[in-house]
Amino acid sequence: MSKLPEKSSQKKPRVIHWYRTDLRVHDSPSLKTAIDLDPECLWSIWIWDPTYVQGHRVGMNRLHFVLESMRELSGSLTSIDSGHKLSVLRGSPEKVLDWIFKNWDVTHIVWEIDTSAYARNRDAAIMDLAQKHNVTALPVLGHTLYSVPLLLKHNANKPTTTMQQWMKAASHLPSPEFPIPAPTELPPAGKVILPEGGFIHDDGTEPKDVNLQEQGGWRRERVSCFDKEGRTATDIPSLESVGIVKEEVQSLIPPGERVALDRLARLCKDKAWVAAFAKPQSSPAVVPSEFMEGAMYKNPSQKGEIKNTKAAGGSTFVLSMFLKFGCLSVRTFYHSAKQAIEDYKAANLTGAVVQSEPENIIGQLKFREMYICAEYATPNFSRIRGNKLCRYISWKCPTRYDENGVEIHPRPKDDEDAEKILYAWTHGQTGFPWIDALMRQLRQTGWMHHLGRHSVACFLTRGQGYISWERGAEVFDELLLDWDPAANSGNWMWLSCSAFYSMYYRVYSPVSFPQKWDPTGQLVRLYCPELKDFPDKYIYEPHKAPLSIQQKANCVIGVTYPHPILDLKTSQASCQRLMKQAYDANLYGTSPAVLDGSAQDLLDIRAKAGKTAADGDGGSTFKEESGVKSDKAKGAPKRMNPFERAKMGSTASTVKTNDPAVKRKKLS
DNA sequence: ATCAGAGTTGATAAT
DNA sequence: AATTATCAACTCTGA
Ligand SMILES: Cc1cc2nc3c(=O)[nH]c(=O)nc-3n(C[C@H](O)[C@H](O)[C@H](O)COP(=O)(O)OP(=O)(O)OC[C@H]3O[C@@H](n4cnc5c(N)ncnc54)[C@H](O)[C@@H]3O)c2cc1C
Repeated sequence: MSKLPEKSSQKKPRVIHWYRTDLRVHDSPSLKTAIDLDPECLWSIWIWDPTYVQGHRVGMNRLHFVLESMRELSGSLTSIDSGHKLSVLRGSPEKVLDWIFKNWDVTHIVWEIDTSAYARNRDAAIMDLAQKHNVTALPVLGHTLYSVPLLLKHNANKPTTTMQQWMKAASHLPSPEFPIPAPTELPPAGKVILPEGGFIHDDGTEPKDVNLQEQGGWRRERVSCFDKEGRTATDIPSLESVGIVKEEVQSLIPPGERVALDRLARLCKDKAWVAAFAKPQSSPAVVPSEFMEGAMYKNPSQKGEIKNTKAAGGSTFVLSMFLKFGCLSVRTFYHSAKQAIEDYKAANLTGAVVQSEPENIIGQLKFREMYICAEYATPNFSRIRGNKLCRYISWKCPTRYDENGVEIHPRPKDDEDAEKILYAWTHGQTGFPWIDALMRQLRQTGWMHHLGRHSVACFLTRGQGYISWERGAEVFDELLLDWDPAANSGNWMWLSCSAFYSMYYRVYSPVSFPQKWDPTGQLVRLYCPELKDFPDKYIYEPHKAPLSIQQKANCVIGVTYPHPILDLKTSQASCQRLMKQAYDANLYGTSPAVLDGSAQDLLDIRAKAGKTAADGDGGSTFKEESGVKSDKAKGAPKRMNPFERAKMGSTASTVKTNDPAVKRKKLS
């Protein structure tokens, strides 16, 4: 904000408000910043990047969600000032803004800060571009309650890996400000002009569309929104132009700011419920009734709220997708919930037990920020390789790299059994009804309860499948409405015991766990209708039902519904063994052996030797030399395992010490 | 230095 | 039925 560009110093500012993570008009600090500049004119733009639409696996549900949220926002702008709408410019941000800065006579560009890796790089480039064109760029806090870099300063700029750490750091910052209302008027709308033929050129650089059916996606034909006609339009792309057939959108969660605010208000009206909300007591088997009663465009097969006695608290808030696209301001969420809790406390009623952080809803919003901070401070957060927080574990179906450390696409297949498990998990065909119901719920609706995500993530990775969490995260990326790079990778590392959490011996059972929450198997009956006539007794293990019962239920296992893809007990035991070996090896994403690609071999050697530090009998050289625990037990000082030490060579001491992979191994 | 205790949310058997 | 102990066990914090 320092100096106004010379060319514009005489006149009022001409301001672009670039929407990205803030599809709303209520409590938008960036919109307020733009308006407060008292501009001569204001442009509201969204940049529709072919890379997102074609180069990234995005399910139909999320694409629909963002487009319809944009459409609603545009309408909201128009109803505040009839001259306004959201202009959607087709092209890459750099190309679009470069031309705009040259041709629109812009003085300022304002946006809401997005700290995720992709956005950070993009915005750094746009900052440079703006400076080059004498345009003032104003990034404004609004997607998080606390400034991420400021908070991290109070954590020695290290990733926040526990809630306590994060809270301690946050305690140094001012509490989140109160929300601001939507503007009642807007400055005059800026005139939108485009280059001849738009921003996209047929130079052969158009990304190939990974969402086409022939690429394993859902889209039947190539999108038309970047065609000759489409690319010169400035309206919100129609669903048809991105290949969406309205009637095929299965998600039950309607997009947009209005729905989000209504839902938040309705939930917060029940102050006792908000005050008593405790995440671990919310049910993974409950689907909120309003999302059950009508699909957006067709009559759903799903009807009726799932209720059972164990799930008295109901589900969670189901607002994550609105936070993700900024249809709902996190400050509004935070303060509404806080107010409800305060009001309930003040009323001094008996009945509901008031919950506290981090189990309560305020704690949930803080977890969101903990992951956002962790992502910001951790290069390669979405990968194992190069990720200093992430343990190296010898997962199946890992991301493969060439000798230059470049990811190989498409990923070379792993052994057939592992690929089968991954495929079955992805498509809800594992033969474990609880897992399959949840995965089908995800595919259909774009949302799954947190504990459901725990179940399926644990199953795929450390519990039974021993498949890389990166594969699971990819599937979530494609299918979740609320997909977020920080929350998704962070939670996957948590569940796979790769970071944040380490008690790998606590494993969710796809049988006992749902029995606790949904003894009558309602979620399964809803999402795996072929199983709907099984008796409760067999609903989570239909393969154990006698053939007569299977026949009576019109569902013979192996014919109508698959056999279990793996044996629970033996898979779990082998996972536990391998996890122990990986923990003993103590490699991280930034360990030299991981970077040079030799880590897998190291762990394979350990696995062959079949020994872990805790194993009793001798005969293994590894037992003597590798285990931290056994060293401790013998009272010996901690020692680096021989494999890692060999790889690190003499450079070990020069590696940055804030790398836990090194720090933990440092001789003390 | 050492050790108990906590950590967003496990399963199972025994009481 | 619902609570409690045990299982086998990781990592960090703080007394
Ligand atoms: C393997 C796995 C992957 C996940 N991937 C994502 C993801 O891509 N995007 C995403 O938003 N959440 C993700 N989560 C976190 C969590 O499951 C969802 O945020 C939550 O279920 C959303 O439902 P809700 O709005 O009803 O949550 P509520 O319990 O009502 O919480 C309110 C809000 O707090 C935030 N929040 C709550 N829990 C978490 C959490 N553990 N991590 C981060 N934010 C949280 C969300 O924004 C949520 O909307 C993932 C969890 C797991 C286990």
